[in-house]
Amino acid sequence: MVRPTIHDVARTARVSLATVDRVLNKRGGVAEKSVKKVLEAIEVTGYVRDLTAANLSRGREYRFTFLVPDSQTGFMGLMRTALETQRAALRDHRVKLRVVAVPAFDVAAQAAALASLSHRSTDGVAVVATEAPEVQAEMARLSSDGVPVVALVADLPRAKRDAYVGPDNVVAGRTAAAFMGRFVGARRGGILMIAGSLAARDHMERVMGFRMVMAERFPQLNLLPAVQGFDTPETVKALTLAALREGPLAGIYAVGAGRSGLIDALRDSFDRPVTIAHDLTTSARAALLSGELDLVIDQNPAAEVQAAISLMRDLTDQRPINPNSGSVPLSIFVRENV
Amino acid sequence: MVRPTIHDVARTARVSLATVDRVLNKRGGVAEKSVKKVLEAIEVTGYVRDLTAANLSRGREYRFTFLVPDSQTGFMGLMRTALETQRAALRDHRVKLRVVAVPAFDVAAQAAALASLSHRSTDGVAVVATEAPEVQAEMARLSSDGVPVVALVADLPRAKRDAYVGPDNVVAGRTAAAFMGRFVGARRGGILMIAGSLAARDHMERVMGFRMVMAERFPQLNLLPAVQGFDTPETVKALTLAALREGPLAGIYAVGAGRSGLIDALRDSFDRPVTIAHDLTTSARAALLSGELDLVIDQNPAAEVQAAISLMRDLTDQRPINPNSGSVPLSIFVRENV
DNA sequence: CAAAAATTGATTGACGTACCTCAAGATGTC
DNA sequence: GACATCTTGAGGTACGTCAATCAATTTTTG
Repeated sequence: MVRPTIHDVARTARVSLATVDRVLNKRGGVAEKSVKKVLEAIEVTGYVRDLTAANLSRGREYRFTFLVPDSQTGFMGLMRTALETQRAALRDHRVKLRVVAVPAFDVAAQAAALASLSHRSTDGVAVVATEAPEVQAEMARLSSDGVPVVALVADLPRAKRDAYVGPDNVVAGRTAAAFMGRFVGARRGGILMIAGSLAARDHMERVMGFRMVMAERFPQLNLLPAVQGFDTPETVKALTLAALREGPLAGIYAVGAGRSGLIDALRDSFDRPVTIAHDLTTSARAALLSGELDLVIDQNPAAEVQAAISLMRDLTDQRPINPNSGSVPLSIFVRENV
Repeated sequence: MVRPTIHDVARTARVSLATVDRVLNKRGGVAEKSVKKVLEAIEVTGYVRDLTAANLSRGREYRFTFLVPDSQTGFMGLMRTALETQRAALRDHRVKLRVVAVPAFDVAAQAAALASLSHRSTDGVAVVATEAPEVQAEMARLSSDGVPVVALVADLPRAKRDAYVGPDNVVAGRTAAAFMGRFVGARRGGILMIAGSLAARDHMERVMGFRMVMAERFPQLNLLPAVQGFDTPETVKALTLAALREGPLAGIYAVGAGRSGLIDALRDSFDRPVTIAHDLTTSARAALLSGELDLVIDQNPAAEVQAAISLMRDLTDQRPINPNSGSVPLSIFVRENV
């Protein structure tokens, strides 16, 4: 039993090859009953389109654009590495990647970068976007222009993007809290949350999730109000030191970046609080091994990139997409499994 | 700049298409200097073989056989589900999967199943194998017969298989210990390890890793000798109850299967020990949610299946393989992130 | 019923590689 | 120089789909 081809379909449907082709590729101009005959024939023969042949014949190329913040280090560095790795693998699959670095936290630059894109220059856009209205307006324009727009890492309101690829940040916060409660145990002192910015949706969601589980399962712990470190080491350090002056800390949840400031601040404290952070960067890995971090919650950037590409492909080909295919699982790392 | 083809290579090398083909597909009968010219031309043109076209032309089919224990439930159930899921996706990639169920723990049946395979009936074999000599002999025969043999889930001595796909079980044990120590905290009581069989390499490695970290980082905890539950609920239950009679338990590390017996045994204990288990089966998921399990270490069966297939493909095509491409990362689940 | 419109068939040429054959040229051996 | 052996060229067919054309047929419309 060999694989059936369009010829087999045509023969069993008693129509010509051309008609089968018209049905398969929705070229229109086919009578209802013929469509039906073809579909039935596909059913009985068990025909599946041979993707290798189809792609070869089409010679189609997908041009996808990734807009990511330009920071070389930290999480975005990992993401850029993942993109470069994918680039090689994707040559075989007729996908061309363009990675555009935009200054982090620069709304105007982000909007400008998006504005320069159109359906003529790209077949899909994945962007680590902020909630700024000018950025979202550009995303909406692209989307209505027929260019699929995927929100990466941080979600946006449903109306502004075609899909989201990234972790469920509420779950991430909840998970952090579960481990925090367990690790802190009977220790005394406050629990400090340092977010990057509470205007960033991903950080806010993490804080929310963290708060929920803390209230549900560890009400005896003293959860301090969340502070904003703006992902900069100096601010994070200052905030940590300030909190330590207020009283002893049992735990710290570093929701965003700027981790080196945190580690600096804790260097001299003789009874280090339980510290949980996000994203397994090189420095996070080192901090885990040296004991400066207790646990890291990672969103696999490589998996995110892959999911984004696969989703953009489905969207450009108008294939139905699985609503939660963009959700990437969280990985949890401690010293022993980095 | 379009993608260069073999024609371009032939033209820049000033040889015929046939010669390029001979070089590319190692058909032999080409003078040294011609080979050199072709390789140089490949270099300067930046030629990469178009896999879609190549596969289409070859019409090659990969027939891979998976030998897995026949238990419908638990981890092997997950693996069989993953295999079925892959089967559909693989139709597009000219890969045909054959899944053979062999009675668990039945050495003779396993050896017989392997014996029935040859290079004529399959292009690669992935097997969840035991260390029994008759099984390993069959694996060695297949391998020397030119059929790649991949050890799945549990590793084997290097000489007996072509690759290993599965978790690093020593790391798994170490990770379990790290969380166990943290979760137990100041609690008093023994730490019980229940393995399936200490003759199973994967279980033994986990126990080893667990012991190491316990000794290094939590020497104050009372680690009891590992017992063997043979993956059967009744035995596991009996062992747990016996341990409880000996004295209070602070933690239990369920290295293997038979978890339902464990949960049975603990149902009435009023101060439940910290319980860590392996593999996120349906029942493990439920137990996490209900609080009967504290943590689950999962080896993503779907990822394992994919890795195994990709490796077998590389092996059959004689491509060089990355020695640690078969190592699948561990996933850690608690109630909050299942 | 005739004209217009819709539908269908037949055919052809890509896409890039694999694989095969046959003849011709180059090189080496005695 | 005759012969065998090695190496190369030229050319064709196949893989399964896509895309397009043009003519032939059927159906619809007034």
